[in-house]
Amino acid sequence: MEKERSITHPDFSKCPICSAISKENMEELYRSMKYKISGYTRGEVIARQGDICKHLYILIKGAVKTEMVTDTGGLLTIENIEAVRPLASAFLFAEDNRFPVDVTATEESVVLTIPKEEVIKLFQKDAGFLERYIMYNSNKTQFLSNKLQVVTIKTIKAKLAHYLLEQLNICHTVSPSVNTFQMDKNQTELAKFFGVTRPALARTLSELAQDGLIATERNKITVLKKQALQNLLG
Amino acid sequence: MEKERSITHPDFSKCPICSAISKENMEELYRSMKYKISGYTRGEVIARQGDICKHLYILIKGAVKTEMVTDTGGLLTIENIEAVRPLASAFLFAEDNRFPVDVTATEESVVLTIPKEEVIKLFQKDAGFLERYIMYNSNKTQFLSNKLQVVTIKTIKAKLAHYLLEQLNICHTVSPSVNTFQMDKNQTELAKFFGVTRPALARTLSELAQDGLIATERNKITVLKKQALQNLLG
DNA sequence: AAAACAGTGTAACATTTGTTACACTTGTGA
DNA sequence: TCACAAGTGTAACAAATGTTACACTGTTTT
Repeated sequence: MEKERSITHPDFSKCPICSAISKENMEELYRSMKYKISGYTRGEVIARQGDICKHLYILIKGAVKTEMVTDTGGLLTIENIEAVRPLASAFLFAEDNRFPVDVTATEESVVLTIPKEEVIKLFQKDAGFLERYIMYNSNKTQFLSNKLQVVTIKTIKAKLAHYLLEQLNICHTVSPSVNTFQMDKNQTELAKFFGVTRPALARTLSELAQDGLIATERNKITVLKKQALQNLLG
Repeated sequence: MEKERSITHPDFSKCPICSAISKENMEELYRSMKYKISGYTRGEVIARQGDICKHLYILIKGAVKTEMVTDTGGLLTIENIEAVRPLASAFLFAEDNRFPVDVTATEESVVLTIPKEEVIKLFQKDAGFLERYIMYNSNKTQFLSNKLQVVTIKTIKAKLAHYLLEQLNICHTVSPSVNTFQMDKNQTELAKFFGVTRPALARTLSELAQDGLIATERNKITVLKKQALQNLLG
């Protein structure tokens, strides 16, 4: 009984775009809107690369992965998404509204689908939902722009300098005089984030330390010459 | 007189998001909405990095560049934008709604600004405008995702393979049996597009030719072993 | 305490790419 | 026709990064 109820009326409070929908509109949605709720088992395919995207997909339970099939049949995992999140918010309204990826459930999952026309109706009824929807896509654009910039940085040294200065800024917002901070990733993770190998990253770190720009102690870092780090960027 | 008129009633038909606004709503806009039209001379700054973005900016005449100021004072050009295009469509509604770049006029330019509240009102009045706005951002997200994927490709050989297969696909939509096509960029441009040096690109091209995967003749290319090219991707 | 394990520091060597330089072709304008 | 510029092909060398391997530390498991 409890499970039944949680599926018909899922918890949207954690969803970045649905949490804004007013109570009345939510009731209205369940009463009069065309929508569908589907369950998927682990490994089941939710959407295929190339499929036309005519619905807004909202993952309300479980987790999925998105993969791209290369021409040779090789698989490339793009993203892992956990509930509660929209699955195709940027494709529904794009000119080329086809899925660029396969979407596969990695756990027992539940997906709510709403037809495009109904989403547009909901936009007109609920300004909060509309604003959140636009905000979500805008945030994504910003995130991608930023990521693209970071990826574009050529050398490991410059990537590291960029990252360290960013971390330093964050820790300065707490206390501007402290130049020592804990890294939020370990070396292995950071190397993967940069798209480089772990030994190469460790080497670059020790080079920076040798040159006296920073001091390292496990994954605690002290910035000694901020100016010199900044010079590495340009 | 003609110029005066063209400034008060600019031509929005080329604007990807404004072209959808209905005639009535456009009249309404000019009658009752708060909006501002500003002219800028070459070199003048339209918006500064860090400025809060409270308006929708639409470049209705001229051209601008967007640049990022690094901490050291170095400049990094991000994008060149020509009229008619929105300038900050993704920042207006993002959580962090500050300009990440300086926007500077590169020609005599004219910019229309509409306050955020008025844009929301217009969304509610004009579903076509709303849809175009969302579509524009969605397209941008797709473009960036794609770009990110391409940039993430590591070796020049794989980049080239990806590019050549893409070009081959385009030319196959015209005539599926032809495997020869003209490159849409010269080597120097392509090298810049990949973010590599020209000699490195030329070397890779001649390696592919030596291995018999392609045949080159000036900037005309014949794909000989499509399968082998595809193997270079994964 | 011993063993297993994850994270780290480091080194030798291979591969890829950048740097620089120069020769060759082609088209263009003086 | 000649000089010049732009695009291209190529080579030698330098720099950056990947690959692989191993030792060391601290933590967790047994």
